[in-house]
Amino acid sequence: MATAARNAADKNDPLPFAFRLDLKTGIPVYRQLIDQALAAIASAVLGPGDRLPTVRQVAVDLAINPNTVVRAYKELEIRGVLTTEQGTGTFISTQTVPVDELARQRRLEQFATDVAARAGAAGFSLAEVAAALTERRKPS
Amino acid sequence: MATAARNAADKNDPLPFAFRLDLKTGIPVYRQLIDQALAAIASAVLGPGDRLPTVRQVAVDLAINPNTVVRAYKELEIRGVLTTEQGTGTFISTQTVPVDELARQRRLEQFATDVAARAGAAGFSLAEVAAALTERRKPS
DNA sequence: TCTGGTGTACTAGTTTTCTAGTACAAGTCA
DNA sequence: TGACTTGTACTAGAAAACTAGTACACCAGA
Repeated sequence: MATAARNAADKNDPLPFAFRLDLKTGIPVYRQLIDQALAAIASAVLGPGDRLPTVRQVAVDLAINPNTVVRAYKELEIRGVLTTEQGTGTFISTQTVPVDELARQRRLEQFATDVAARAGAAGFSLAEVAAALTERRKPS
Repeated sequence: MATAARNAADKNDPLPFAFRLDLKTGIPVYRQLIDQALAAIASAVLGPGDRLPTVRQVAVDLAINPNTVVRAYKELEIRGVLTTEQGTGTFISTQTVPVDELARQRRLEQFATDVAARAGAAGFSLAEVAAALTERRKPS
């Protein structure tokens, strides 16, 4: 599995995925990386066992500090989305978790799409709904 | 209107509304004030023309700096929920906006309740849904 | 008019979040 | 085995967010 993944990630093959930054949005860099990785997984651009660009590669490509990349990868690893191997690299998790996570992400997207449509029909912005949902959690 | 509201807020009458702080949640103070004011309006504890505690009063009661109170009131004023009059005080807006805002807040609560139920049935936390909705906004 | 109470404005300090610098540890490959 | 590449760990600095200190401007009432 992991070996096959590494073969697929041979240095002669261009990586099918690359991060990009949009500094205009004011969204923290590490969060953009997380979001993009999740989006790539949800859209099947990245699959189980696929290799992500190395911490240093991303840092060089985006002109950011490696530790910022580490932060994103680490959070995704905590979520079980990625597995990182020191000395080797970072890979999309091949455990049952990410497959479930994939399907779950897709369902969540669907759900959000449904909510967005309903919100639009009811005259609420997504930010309002998100805030209302967030405020529901506070009393707990 | 405003005069009647001020009469109602005579110094001899205890104010029907007071802010409280919960420092354990880590939620910024000014945000707690905003949330509580909105909740009081939504639950009709506060109505159009009602007077809010003064900036200094709240600051003294909660042992915080007046400017933190100002920050909350200012945001609510920008939203059209409150009107502040220098030298006079701060009042729930009597324009058509707040009445609509009241009804709208209630509908938003209902909507959030509905979404929460659906989310629970679909196996998503409210935080996840809120985040998914928030992420839908970013590309725009 | 004067006094006291009100919000406003500005600067400054503190805390939290985000990012960077860099050395260390682990893995791979010739 | 040694060189190179990889992630990890730690400290430090920068930026953003939050809060405070305080003076000023305006209003209300005697």
